[in-house]
Amino acid sequence: MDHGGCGLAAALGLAAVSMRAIGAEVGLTPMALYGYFASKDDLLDWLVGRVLREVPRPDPGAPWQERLAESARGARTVAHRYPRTFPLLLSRPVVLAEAMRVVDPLYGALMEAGVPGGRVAAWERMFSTFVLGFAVSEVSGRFGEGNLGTRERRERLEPGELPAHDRLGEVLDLPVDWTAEFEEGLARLLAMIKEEGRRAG
Amino acid sequence: MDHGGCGLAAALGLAAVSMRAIGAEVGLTPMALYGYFASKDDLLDWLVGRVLREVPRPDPGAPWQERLAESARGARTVAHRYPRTFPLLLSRPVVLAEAMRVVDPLYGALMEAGVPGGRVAAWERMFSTFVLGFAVSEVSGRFGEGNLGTRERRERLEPGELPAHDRLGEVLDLPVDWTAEFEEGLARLLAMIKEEGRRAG
DNA sequence: ACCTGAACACCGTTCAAGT
DNA sequence: ACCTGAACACCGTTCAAGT
Repeated sequence: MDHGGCGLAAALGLAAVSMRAIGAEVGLTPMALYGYFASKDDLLDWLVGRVLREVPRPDPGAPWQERLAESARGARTVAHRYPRTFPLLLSRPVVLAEAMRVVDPLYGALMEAGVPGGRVAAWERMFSTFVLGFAVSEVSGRFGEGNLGTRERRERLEPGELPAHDRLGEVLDLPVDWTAEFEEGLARLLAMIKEEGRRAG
Repeated sequence: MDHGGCGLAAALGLAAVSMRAIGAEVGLTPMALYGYFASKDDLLDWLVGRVLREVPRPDPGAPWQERLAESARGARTVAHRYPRTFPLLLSRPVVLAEAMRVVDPLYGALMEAGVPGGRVAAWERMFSTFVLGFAVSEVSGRFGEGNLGTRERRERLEPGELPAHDRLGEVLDLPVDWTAEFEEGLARLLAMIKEEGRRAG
């Protein structure tokens, strides 16, 4: 199976939609897709691989902090570009060749930071879990699209049932700068990694 | 709509399956479910709410670190109990009453830790993103079920394409203690929160 | 008030048939 | 070698009908 044959790049944005819709998108009968993929799951794996290929490889000459940060920012950008496809990453094991190609520079950066070899994989999982979790929460709606309206919803509950919400008050309804919040979390993780490297080094 | 009427607790484990299957599970025609829920999405929201109700409320008398840790451990336990339903949390806005009831004690703990009011929500998102991201990665397969086999898969790529993997070698194929790794991440987050509270005075 | 059964417009997938 | 069309066993949902 060649996979590259049909102009399936057009379907990158969708995913999780039907074989019939994907087929229509590339001007093919849905059944023709089975010439390239064994199943819908196979097609979805390939789609996820294509999305991963758009995560930029960090410049090997840059310091390790920048390499980790660039990779994280790149992944978040890709999530916004393919909000339907990107969340599939959380439910697919990281065995695709494309996933390993994204992870490898992270391993390299963590080693350069001084993280001991036996702990590199754990740190990569912590780092990627933050990046993926944050990006998926953004694009698939957990963070809400502007958390406006939490106040109204709060009023439906009995007063006093959410004491901390009540104490915080209107500060909860302020708009959020998601990019700034992502950068903050990123900076904190990088500081933790640096500290881990210093301790071990 | 009463929702509680039918014995729908039996369906807690499934979710993401069909209305027909859920109906069969509770001994009802699928169409009868529309007497309780306006749509499948509605039913899924209710199911997520029920799952959230099983996340234990932390003991208000405990120190704030323990309250955050207990809530996080409880959420992870619930994820393992309902691996099919739990991942829905990442794609649903946190507006369900049950979600706010889980979040409220976290807000309270963060305030007691000394986090300034304007930053409490951001820290709660960072904390919950780690907990949800980790738990969902575990139960929906991103971490792989035992990462055995990465070596074989690596050999399919050209040698030298994954230099960091090559340098780390067999340490990548060791079994992982997920609970210990979760606890480590948790401890690090709590340390960061403590530091944030200390800085703010 | 609560449930059923048939029906509608969809799914993923198989398979025999076309060129 | 590559694609099609009909068909199968499913979906969520509507609606008229039953008790």
